[in-house]
Amino acid sequence: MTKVRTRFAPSPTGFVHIGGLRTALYNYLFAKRHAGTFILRIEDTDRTRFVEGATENLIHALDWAGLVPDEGPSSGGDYGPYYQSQRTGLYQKYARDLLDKGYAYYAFDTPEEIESMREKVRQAGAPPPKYDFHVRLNMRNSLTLGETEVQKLLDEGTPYVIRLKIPEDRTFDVEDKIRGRVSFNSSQVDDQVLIKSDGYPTYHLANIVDDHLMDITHVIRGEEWLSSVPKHLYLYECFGWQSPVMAHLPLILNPDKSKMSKRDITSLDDMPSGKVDPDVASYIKKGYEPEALINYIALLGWNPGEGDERQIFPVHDLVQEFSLERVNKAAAVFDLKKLDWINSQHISLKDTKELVERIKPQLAGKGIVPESDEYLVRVVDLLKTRMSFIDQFVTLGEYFFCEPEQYDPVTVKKRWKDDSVKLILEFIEEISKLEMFDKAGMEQALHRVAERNDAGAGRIIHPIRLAVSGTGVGPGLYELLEVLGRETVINRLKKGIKDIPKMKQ
RNA sequence: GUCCCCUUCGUCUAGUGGUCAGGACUCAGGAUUUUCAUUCCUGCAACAGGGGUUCGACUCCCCUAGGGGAUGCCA
Repeated sequence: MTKVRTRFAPSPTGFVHIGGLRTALYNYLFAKRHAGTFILRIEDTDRTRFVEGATENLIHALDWAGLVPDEGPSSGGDYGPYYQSQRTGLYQKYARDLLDKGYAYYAFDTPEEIESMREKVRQAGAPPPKYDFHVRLNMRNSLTLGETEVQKLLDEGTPYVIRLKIPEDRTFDVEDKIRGRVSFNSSQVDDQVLIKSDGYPTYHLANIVDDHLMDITHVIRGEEWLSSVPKHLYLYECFGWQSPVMAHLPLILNPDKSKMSKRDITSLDDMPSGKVDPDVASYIKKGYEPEALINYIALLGWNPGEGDERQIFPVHDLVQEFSLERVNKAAAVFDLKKLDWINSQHISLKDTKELVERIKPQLAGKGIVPESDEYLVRVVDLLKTRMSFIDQFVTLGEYFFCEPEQYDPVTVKKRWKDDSVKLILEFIEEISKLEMFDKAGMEQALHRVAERNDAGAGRIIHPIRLAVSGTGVGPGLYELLEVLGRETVINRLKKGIKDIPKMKQ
C-alpha cells in the first residue's frame, strides 16, 4: 500500500479559523494514524487578498496546537515549493496541456462583459446564468473566435483567462469517505476559470496539480468544497491522473447556527449573543491549553464510537483511534462551556511540576516570591482542580502568598455573625494546643468548638476561611489551613477578628 | 431560483429493525456527618413532520419542512 499523505491547504487570509484548525487536525490525525505524512501547503494564489504575516501566523497557530507539518514552508520536504505562488510555472504548463488536448479554452471576455451578459439574462428570465455550455458559444473565446483571431489577440497581449470546457451531460460520482456516494450532473457545473488574467491559477487547477504532484493520497477538507468536486474529478480525468480519496468535513457553526465569522467578534470576552469567535489566535490569547482545544474540536464531529464514553483525549489517543468513518456528517455548534470544562479537565490532569514552572512567572509578575518550591507545589496541588485557566492561579490563590488585604464584602455580610469572634478565639485556643498541625487535628478542634457552642460546623468554617483568605471560596478548609501553617493561620485569624467586625458597622 | 449536503435531549453525541433511546457539557437538587468553582450521586431534557416497507421502525424508502453549502478571474 502506498504511504498516506495528507495536506492542510489554507489560504493565508490573516487569521486561522477554528474550522480550519479542525481540518488541519483531522488531516494530521489521519496521516499519523497511518504512519503517513502531514503536509502544509499555502494556497496564496489570490494576490488581491495577500495579507502580510499571515503565513507566519498560520504556522505559529499550528505549532501551538502541536500539529507540526512533516513537509511545508518551514519544514521543508521533497515536494516543494510549498507556496503556490512559487509554482505558477507548473500551473501554466499543465493549463497549456489542457489547452492542447482541447479540454480547455482561452476566454477574452472582460469581467464587465461577463457581468453584462449575466445582467441581460437576469432581466430576461430568472436563473442567474453561469459561464457554461449555454453561453460559451456567445462569448469571446477560442471556441468562437477562430484560430488566427485568437492568435492575434494573444500576440497583442490581450488579457485572457483559461477556462475548463465542462462536457454537457455527464454524471460525476464521488465516493466520499464521510458522506458515501455523491453524484453530480455536469449541466450544473460552469466552465471554471483555471488560469486568471494575472497568470495565477485558481484554487481548482492549483489544488489538482499540487495534490497530484505532491502524491496526496487523501483530501480531507471542508464541506464548502463538496460542490466543486465534479470540476476536480473532471480535471483528474483530463490529466489522466487518479483522484485521491476524498472526505468532506461538516461545518462548525455559531450557537445561533450561523456560519462562524470574524466579523461578528471584537473580543472573546465580549461576543454578540449567538456568536462565537472563529479566530484561533483569540483562544491562544485567552489561555486555553492547546491539548484542550484540540480535544474539544476533535470531538466536534468525531467520536470514538459505541460504548466508548470518554470525553478527555490526549493527542496520542486521538492519533491512535481517529478514523474518517467515524466523522459525523452534520454541522456542529461550537459550545464554549464545554470547551472550558475540557480545559479545566486537562489542567487537573497535568503534572503539578509542569504547572509550577508555568505559574512561577505569573507570580513573579505580581511580585510574589513563594517561600519554597515545595510550598508552591502544595498550593498548586490544592488549586489545580479548581482552575479553568492557568492564569487564574494568582487570583485564586494569592492569599497563599500574602496576607489578605481586604475581605470580600458579600461573604462578610453573609457569613460573619455576632458570635464569629468568640468562635474564632476558641478555635485559636484549640489549635494552639494541637500537637500536630494537620487536617485531622484541625477538624477535631473545629468540632470541639462547634459542639461546645452548640453551633453547626459551617458557623465556624465560614468565618475562619474569610479571616484567613479574605474570600468565601477555595479548597477544603482543613487542607488550606494545613498548608498555610499554624503561625500564619493564627496571625490572620487574630487580624480578622480585629478588622472584619469594623466592616459590619 | 438551481444543484449538493445535513436533521436524536438547549449543545456535542452513541445508536445501523425489537434499547426503559445511552453518555458528556449546561442547568437544578443532593452527598462529601452542613465551605466552594473540585469530586461523587440524582434529576430535567431528544428521535423535525407526514406517508410508506415490515409482525415490528430513531434505524430502510419517498415527500414536506427547516438548516447549511455552492452557484466568482475567493479560497
